[in-house]
Amino acid sequence: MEDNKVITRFAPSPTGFMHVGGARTALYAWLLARKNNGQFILRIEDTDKVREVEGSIAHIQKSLKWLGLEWDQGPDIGGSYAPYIQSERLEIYKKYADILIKKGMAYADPYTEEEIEKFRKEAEADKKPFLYREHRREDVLPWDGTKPLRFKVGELKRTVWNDVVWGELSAGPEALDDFILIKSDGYPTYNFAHVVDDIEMGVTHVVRGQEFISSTPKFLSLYEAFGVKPPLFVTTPPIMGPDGKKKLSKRDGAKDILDYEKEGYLPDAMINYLAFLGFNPGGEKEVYIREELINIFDLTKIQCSGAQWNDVKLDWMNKEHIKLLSKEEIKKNILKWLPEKMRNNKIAPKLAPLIFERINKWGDIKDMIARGELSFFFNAPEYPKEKLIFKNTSPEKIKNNLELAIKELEKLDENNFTEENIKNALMSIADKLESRGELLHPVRFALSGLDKSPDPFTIASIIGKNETLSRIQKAI
RNA sequence: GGCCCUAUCGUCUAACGGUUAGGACGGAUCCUUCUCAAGGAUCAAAUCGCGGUCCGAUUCCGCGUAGGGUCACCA
Repeated sequence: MEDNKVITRFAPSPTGFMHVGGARTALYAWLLARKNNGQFILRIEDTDKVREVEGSIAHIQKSLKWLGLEWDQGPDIGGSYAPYIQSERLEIYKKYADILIKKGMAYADPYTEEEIEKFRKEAEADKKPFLYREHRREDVLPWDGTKPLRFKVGELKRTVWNDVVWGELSAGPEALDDFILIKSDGYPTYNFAHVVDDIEMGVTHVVRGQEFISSTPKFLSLYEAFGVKPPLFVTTPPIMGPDGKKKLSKRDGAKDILDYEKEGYLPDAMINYLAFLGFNPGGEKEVYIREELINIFDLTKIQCSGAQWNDVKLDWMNKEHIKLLSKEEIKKNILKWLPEKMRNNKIAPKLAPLIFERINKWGDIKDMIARGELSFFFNAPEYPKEKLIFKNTSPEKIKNNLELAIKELEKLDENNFTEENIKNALMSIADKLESRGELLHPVRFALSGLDKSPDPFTIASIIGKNETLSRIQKAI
């Protein structure tokens, strides 16, 4: 039973922040593990010390935690295959390298980088693909660690394998070469290290992007050399930039996943959106909570072709997930995102339902404030008095209507100053007029001072009886 | 350029070889409304092209075309 356990991993290199492409790969690996009650491993592939960016590991972990993709084994929490940082596993790679050397399947590279560059140029001039294996020498020296260690590829053949997502894939013998296992600085290459680790950690499903398809024959030749059955390959399609032309990259505006947290997206919405970029369970439901996502996840329903990133749909998805929250949770979040000054005002809690229907993500609250859509709730607005006029109604009539409004509203008790009661009171006047706007427009403008704003009943109920009457009085 | 792969509304996608090619986002129109937002209703919008197999092709095959990926002591 234990042997059948699903083990997946997310294995980023610590070269900067994590963007949506990496996040989706991690998500699929995580979903697969959770669905099968398996293990999800976080492994750090830091074998390129030049490209490494300080702080990346912490940043990646923070990103995964925000998304709620908790790992079962990893650098911070350990596990039965610790350590989970490749630079701390150098002896293990050495051990595997020795196995290949003993089998005569690995050898020290006798050439200098300049010589290899020359071979490459010659091949290019001949319009032939450059293959290192065509330059093998008989007189190789034993590997002393100062030269790169190369794999000596065995039988040259067409490689055919099966990918869970793409089906049967194949590549000709030109995909096989004597690639480097261990670099001259002592660190293993990705090609070597990840295969060793996946073998050591018992990884059953390798989930990764399609940029690795073309080097899969190399990986398979390594599994064969070690006499190990390869894992299942689950290759994900690329996420394209908003222009649909290129794979989403940092240059094309791929953001740090944590930027979405700063903008006030819900992690569950992000996960839902990400899961559906290149995956669809069939059926017409699109909004899924985390648990449902785990249940419906199905590797065979992952797409092969790239999907374009769409901020607008992400915003919609986020709103759908906000709607799933309780009223109390929504209120709590909105208050949290309001600037301190507004938050501490006693009308702030009453503003929540109104803000809720006007935002897709919490960060939109800041935009609302910047556009001046909330300030009139806190301070009486200033506006040119002509703005009170509705179409070509005379100023006298407007004034008269406002006076009628005051009279009606004064009848309402402060405790009964609700949206519904205000609406009834004002509508009883408005309905007798030629047009309701003759009353509703000036009242609304008196309260908000804006061409576009919520209706007067809502505003009045929020700012309260005294403030409402005072603003209408001022208008008169 | 070599090798590998992909192709359904603008976008994300659904459709045992048989459907009026479905849904969602976005858009348009209408309703609700003094305005905005929200909500409700309706509409427009796609099988890349050419051949082939088949009674029948979005689906299978071939060739084009377009797009993507990859050809490192990077992952």
